[in-house]
This record gives sequence, C-alpha cells and structure tokens, in this order.
Amino acid sequence: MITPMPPYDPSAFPPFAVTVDLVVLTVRRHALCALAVRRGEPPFQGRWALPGGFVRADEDLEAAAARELTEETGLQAQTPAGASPIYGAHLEQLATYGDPKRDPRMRVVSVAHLVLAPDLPAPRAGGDAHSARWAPVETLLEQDDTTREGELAAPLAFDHARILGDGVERARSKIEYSSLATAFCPPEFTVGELRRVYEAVWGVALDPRNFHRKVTGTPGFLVPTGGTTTRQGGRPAQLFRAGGATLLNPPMLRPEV
Amino acid sequence: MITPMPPYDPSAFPPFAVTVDLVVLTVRRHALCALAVRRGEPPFQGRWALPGGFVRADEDLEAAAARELTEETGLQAQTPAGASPIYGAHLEQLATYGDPKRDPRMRVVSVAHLVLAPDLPAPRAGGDAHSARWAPVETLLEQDDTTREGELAAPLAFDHARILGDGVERARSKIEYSSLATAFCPPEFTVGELRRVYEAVWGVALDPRNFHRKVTGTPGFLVPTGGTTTRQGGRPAQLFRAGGATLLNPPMLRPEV
DNA sequence: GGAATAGTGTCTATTAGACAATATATA
DNA sequence: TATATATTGTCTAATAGACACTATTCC
Repeated sequence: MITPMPPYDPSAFPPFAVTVDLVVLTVRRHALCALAVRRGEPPFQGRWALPGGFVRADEDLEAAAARELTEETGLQAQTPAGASPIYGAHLEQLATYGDPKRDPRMRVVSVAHLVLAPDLPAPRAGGDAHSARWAPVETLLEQDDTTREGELAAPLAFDHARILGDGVERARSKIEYSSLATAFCPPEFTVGELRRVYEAVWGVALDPRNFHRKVTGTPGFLVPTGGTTTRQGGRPAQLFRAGGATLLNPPMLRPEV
Repeated sequence: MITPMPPYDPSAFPPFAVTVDLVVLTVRRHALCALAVRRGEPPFQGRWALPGGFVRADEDLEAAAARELTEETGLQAQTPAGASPIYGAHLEQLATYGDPKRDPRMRVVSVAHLVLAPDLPAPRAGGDAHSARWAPVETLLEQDDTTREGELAAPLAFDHARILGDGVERARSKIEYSSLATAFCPPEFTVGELRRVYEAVWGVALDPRNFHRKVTGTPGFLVPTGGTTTRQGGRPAQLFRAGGATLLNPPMLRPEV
C-alpha cells in the first residue's frame, strides 16, 4: 500500500527533500571526463561536487535532470521520447541515493542521472557563473589528496564519488551491448573516432582492424554518410552517423577476460 | 549545488513523500510470478498493487525495502553486504518513479526495488492479514480486463504495471550475464531445475543438453555438493549450490536473435 | 620516401547450436 | 517393458583475436 489513509495527512509520512544529481560524461583528449562544479557554501565548501539541484514541486524527475543539465552545460537532453533541437546528449536515470546521513543538514534523497555528451565545441554555453570544469574521472575518483593539479585533488563532496563511480561503471557496461558510445561522438564521426571513445571509456587499447570489422558488420550500428574526412591525418576515413539500432547484437566485447 | 543556503530552511525545497515499492519475483509451476497485494482503500480500492510503503525518517532506502519484504513475505533480504539467517532472497534497487501525477493525493516519489526469491515452501510467513498472492506476471500485465480469473483481471494500481514491467525486464536481462538465476532456486538444486528457471523467466524452451554443458562449464557458476536427487523423475540428477561467481563470462545467451 | 591512419584479407582457436547416444531412475 | 530425465559426445557454422597486407593522405 502507498498510504494508510485516503485523506492527505501530512503527519502520516516523514518529509524528504528530493534532488537530482548529474554524472555528465564526455571524452576529451582521449580521456573519460566528468563535469564537476565547485561548492560555494558549506558543507564541503570549496570542494568539487556533481552538478544537481532540487526537484520542483510539479516537475518530473527526468525533466528536473534535463533542466539542470541545460542550466549547467547548455546541452539539450535527448531522451527516448524527445528529439534534440540543438546539441543532443543521452540522458537516463542512474540510481537513487538516500542514506539518512548523506547530507548533514537534512534528509535528502537524490535521484542520480547519467548523461553522455559529445566533446563540446564551446563548453558550458549557458552555465551559471560559478566554477565548473571537466576533469578526468580518474582524477576525481583518486583517494589520496596528493596535490597534483592542486584544486582537484580533494575528494568529491557528499557521496558523489560513489555516484560518479556507479555512473562510470554504467557507461562502461552500456557501451558493450548498446550503441550508446555514439552519444560521445559528434553527429558525423569516423570508425577511428568511435574506437577512441571505446578506448577512453574502457581504458584499454583495441585493435583498429578488428574493431573496424566488428562495428561496420554489426547491423544498425553505423550508417555511412558518403562523406570522408582527414581530421586525424593519414588516409581519409569514411564518415558515419549512428544507425537506428539501440541494442547491439552481438555485443562489443570488452578485453581482459 | 545541493542547496542554496547552509542554514536549514524548510521553505527552500518542496516536500516529498518517499516510498519503496517491491517487485518480488519467483518461479512457481514453471511460470514467472510476482507478489501482488489488494488495496483496501481508495484510490484504486480493490485493485491489485505492488507491496510497498513509506520510508521512515531515519531509514536507508535499502533497509526500508528489506523491512517491507520481511513484513509482506517473511523473506530475509540478501544484499551484497549481508548474509541471510533464514531464507535468502536477492534484493537490489530497480529504479525511481516520480511523475507528479502518479499518486492523485500528493507528491510521492517511489524507489522501486527488485527481489528475486525461491519458491516458498510456506508463502508469506509473517505477512499482514490483508490479501496478498502470487500471480503470473503475464496475468498482472494484461491490458484487457476480460474476467478470466475474476479478481486478477483489472490492471494494477498507480503506475505499478510499468514498474512491474521494468522489473521483469531487468530480471530477464540480469540472468544473462550474472548468476542471479540461482536466487530463484533453493539452496541446493539440479541443472534441470535451473534450466526451468531460465525457461520460465525468458518464456522460451532451451535445449537441456547444451544448457547442461554451458552452465557446468562456466567457471564459478555451480558447485557440486556431491548429493543427487530424483525429485523430477527419471535418472537422478546431481545437486549443486551457487558458486562464488556473480558475473558470468561468457554470458548465457537468450535465444531468438 | 617515411610516417600515420584507414581498410581488407586470412588464419586459428573457441563456441553456440543441432542432435545422436548412453545412463538411470519410475510406472 | 516403456517413459522420463540426466549426461556425455560429436559435428558444423559463426566468430573473436592475431596479424599480414594494401590504400591514401601529409610531411
């Protein structure tokens, strides 16, 4: 049952605050990076955190996540039920975190979402003025606070390291059996660019020849556009768009078995 | 950011009720079944719904799900971090549902959990006195309300059909790449019993010979206990326990590619 | 030409799936 | 005996992974 009594009785249930937090991933300079914002107030003042905010009173969870995403990055969310007018990014619910002690101020349940975005030509178009940046997930997840890059060494605020870790693991496994790796690519891309996405997300090196044969042979994964490009140097490469398939069959296989 | 201001300001965020709903699945008589409870009050009075209830003020989400599970079924949850003293059932978070209109009375965010349980010798040991029963998921998800079994024909309350559908899909896909199918089995089971679990969850027939070769050849999946049984008739079968592996490599392959 | 990337072809070990054959219980 | 289930073995087609080789650009 959902409630014991039909008339709305506010004393019948404890009140919660509900937020959305975002794990926004992209691939930059051959590394998997996440969006982090710097906290301006306590608790965890000055520490880095995942972007996020309160769900509004009449707002769906996914709508709240999409709104926060646009506010922080200027990206438009691309959910299964909606096309993207500007620059698409994949958005899906990740998991919900509700430890009673996760926020020292009050009881906050956070519905984390995962966003996969292409490397932005102009990062954070419409973002707030507060400090935000892309950082390699390895840096953000490091335990020790050896000051390597200085400001980025301290661990993430709240339970955000755990949330980020869960998001990274979700992304690593979803590009195995779905075509979501293309969400990290611009609308048109080469097989080599797609391979570098897999290599960055999985953190492994892949054989370019076998990779090419595999992705071009998987039905519905890639659609050739007819064009070619030479942005990587070397022989010009064919350009592709993401095909209609969402689930890959057979899946891409992650090495190290 | 999580909140705009450090001092706790209740007016700064809208209040939500947070519940857990349970998709409890088992395999009975060669069919995948879910636990449903009958609602005693409006809205949806008299309709079937998923078991669930409010998260308490100082309770973790998973603890709330485990508590509701024990209240409704007598089952003890078996989470990664805890052994089960009585009868184990696998519990994991499924997804969170927060459509502003999903409950007509107030704003309720429900964190759904998935439970995989063996067929119970005595169903619902410590359950409440209110009406509860196992029903085939096909029956619960039927759209039309042709009165076949009478009481079970009406659609589920709230958005519970969608939640149940998501839970069934999660279970179907998780037994592909994890050893979770053993969560539907008693502590000791035969290869044939495990095969009937796969057949019931996937709704397909599997070749007993290839299945046997596959599961016994997957490292860490099954551990022979040395005993045999003849509960299915025919030649006695070896008894196995679940092995230590949680992820299957290579995975079980679902037919119909 | 040399270096870099793109793309095709070939070989081998592994495996999924079809299915024959054998083993051991109950009726 | 017939029948049911369990278990092993065999064959074949498909595929992942290793890697030789060719193609086409820029320097």
